[in-house]
Amino acid sequence: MNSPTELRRSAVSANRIVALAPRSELASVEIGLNAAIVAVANNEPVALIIRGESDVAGATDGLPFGPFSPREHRTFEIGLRDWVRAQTGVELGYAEQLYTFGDRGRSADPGDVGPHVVSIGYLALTEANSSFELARGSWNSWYHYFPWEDWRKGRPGILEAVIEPRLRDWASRLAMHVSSTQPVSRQERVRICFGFDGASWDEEKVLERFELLYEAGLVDEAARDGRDSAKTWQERPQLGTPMQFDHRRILATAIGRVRAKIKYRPVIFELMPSEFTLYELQRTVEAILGPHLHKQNFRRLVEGAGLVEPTGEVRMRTGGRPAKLFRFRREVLLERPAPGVRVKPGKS
Amino acid sequence: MNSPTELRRSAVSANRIVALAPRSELASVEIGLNAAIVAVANNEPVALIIRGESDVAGATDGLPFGPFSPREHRTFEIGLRDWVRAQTGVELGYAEQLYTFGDRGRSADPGDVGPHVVSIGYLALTEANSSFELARGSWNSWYHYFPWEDWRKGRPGILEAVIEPRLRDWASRLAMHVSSTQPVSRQERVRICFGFDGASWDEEKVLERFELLYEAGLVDEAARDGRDSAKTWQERPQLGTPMQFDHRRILATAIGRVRAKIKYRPVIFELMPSEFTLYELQRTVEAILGPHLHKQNFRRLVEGAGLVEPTGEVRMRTGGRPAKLFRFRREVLLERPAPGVRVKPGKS
DNA sequence: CATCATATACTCAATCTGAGTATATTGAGG
DNA sequence: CCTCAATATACTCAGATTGAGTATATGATG
Repeated sequence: MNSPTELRRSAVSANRIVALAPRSELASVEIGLNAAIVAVANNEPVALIIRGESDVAGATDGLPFGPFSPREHRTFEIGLRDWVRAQTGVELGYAEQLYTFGDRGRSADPGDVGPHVVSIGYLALTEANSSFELARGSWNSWYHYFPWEDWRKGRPGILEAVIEPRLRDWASRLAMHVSSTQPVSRQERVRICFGFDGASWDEEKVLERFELLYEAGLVDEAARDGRDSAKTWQERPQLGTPMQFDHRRILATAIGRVRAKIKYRPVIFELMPSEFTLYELQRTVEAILGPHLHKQNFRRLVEGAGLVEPTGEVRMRTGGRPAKLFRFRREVLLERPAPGVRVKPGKS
Repeated sequence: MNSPTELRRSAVSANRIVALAPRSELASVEIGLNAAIVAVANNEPVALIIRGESDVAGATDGLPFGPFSPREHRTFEIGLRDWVRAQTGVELGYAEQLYTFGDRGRSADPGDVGPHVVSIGYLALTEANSSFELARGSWNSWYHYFPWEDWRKGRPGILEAVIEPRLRDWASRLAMHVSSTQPVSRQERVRICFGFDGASWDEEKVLERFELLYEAGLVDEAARDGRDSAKTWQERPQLGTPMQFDHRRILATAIGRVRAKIKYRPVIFELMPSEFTLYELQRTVEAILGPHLHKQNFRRLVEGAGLVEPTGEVRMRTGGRPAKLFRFRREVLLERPAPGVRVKPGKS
């Protein structure tokens, strides 16, 4: 595909159609698939990152990207699995569609002549160890891109030190701005998203938080995209590593989705080896969700829900009493309508 | 993806990456938007349906459809609101992206040479009475298309009379078929999806049920698309009214999404007038979800969660004691991370 | 063998939930 | 005006679930 010639051709053809068509006719666009491929390695949640050329703002990291060609693949998912395998060597297990991103840039520019690329984001989960020899790309911790999401060692310092003062500043600049499309004030949005002033931290609001930082001009992507809010900062702290295009937004969507999903679907086991101890399971859940869980209750919950069954074996050398090994109990899918790890944060 | 420059870069860089992948064609496709516009009128959940020319199989009903032109609209949602207003006169309130449907074969034409159309499904909610003079289209009960989903008068007879025997027949034809992509037998899938043999009915599995009926060749769309399974039936009962293209699948997705969503987001109020009694609220929830709810507990739940507040007025002529009027309490959005109508089925 | 570290088991109060019964207010019919 | 039917609203209570402990089991270490 895609010799440069062909690409030009397709761009030209897109243009032609657009030029001939009256307003409001179907315009041809190109479809790309982006995959947020997630695993947990050594209790660290990671995503498969491709390092490309640095963009205008110096961002080099991106998500795997591939084209979708309806001639070649019957469905998006088949296409996705195909080029992910070809590009990186990773065989995807679970995959689900996340969201289709099609904004014509956040800086609407009428002079835009290139072909429009719509990208369909996918979330894929895979077991870490099975795919460590990558043909291309590397596994990077996702907290690298979202340091404020990592609550495993308590509330991240960056929240208090950087994010809170900046966002409060930004919010106060337009304190009373309440429009009909945005019925909540900036202050309230900031409070809810980031759990300031005693509001609770909702680990699922990953995208909302990222978009708020973007709006406030606090992430590098905002400056790159020429958002006005980004210009108002004298010196802007780097909040997480930026990514190319809107890939960080896609990754944020993916993280939010996994965090929500493990609570009502047993997708956590896609990230685990076939046999594991309950504590390993807990650590994996914690890697995804952030906060610590109450160990005894976690065990009660997981066993009580019939999500796992003991294999009969034990794991020695745990540093203490040996731990029973468990496996995912598939039958749970046939028993409960929404089996998942319904965890509540706790201590220890 | 932002300035035109960057956008061009995006295509080029995509091309570079893809050059490493196996050959395929980056074909241009066209993007359409489909909207499942949902309201509740007289305790009946309805969707806005456009009646078009009858297709190969005689289906005339379809969802509103409009093209997406990146030149004209900055985002999908802006485009959607625009042409929905133009086509039908309806002003959309809440709208969210559902899913992007791109399977080849959507067009139901095997020798398909035209441009491939990818359609992005949207769910929109609106208050019924505000939009009853439609420029085009009509409000049809969604149970018209999915009669087996309507549990408001108990278990729908069609399940026992038609669906259960047919699906059991279909499942037994390939009883032991368990592939790696489909780790559950047909029998088990049928049992879980439709709640046979004492399995519970999960009202959210609307799409799964529809797809199972499609696979089994029991809905008209399957015959139209030339599925083999559809040919095995001597006479095929009509299970619900068919729709054009894959619109019934999109509608099924929408119904499943609303049913799930009202449990953790207060979207139910998008369907209500600004003032209502608690019983009216309950009837609306029941219209969406199906089963009856326990009245006293529903009240306790909704009030206890702070979702509503009394206006101080009452509604007379309820047929009994006057009912207090309530309104949605917006502040709940600022208080709870996931405010919704967390209903449990019950009696009375 | 004592001690540490971890795994696993059990306990208990507070809360939530399902399912009632009881009471309040209207309109309709005599 | 009184009674009754119909609906709205209030209160009760037992059982399940949850949050947060304490207690015990068992291998590793020196």
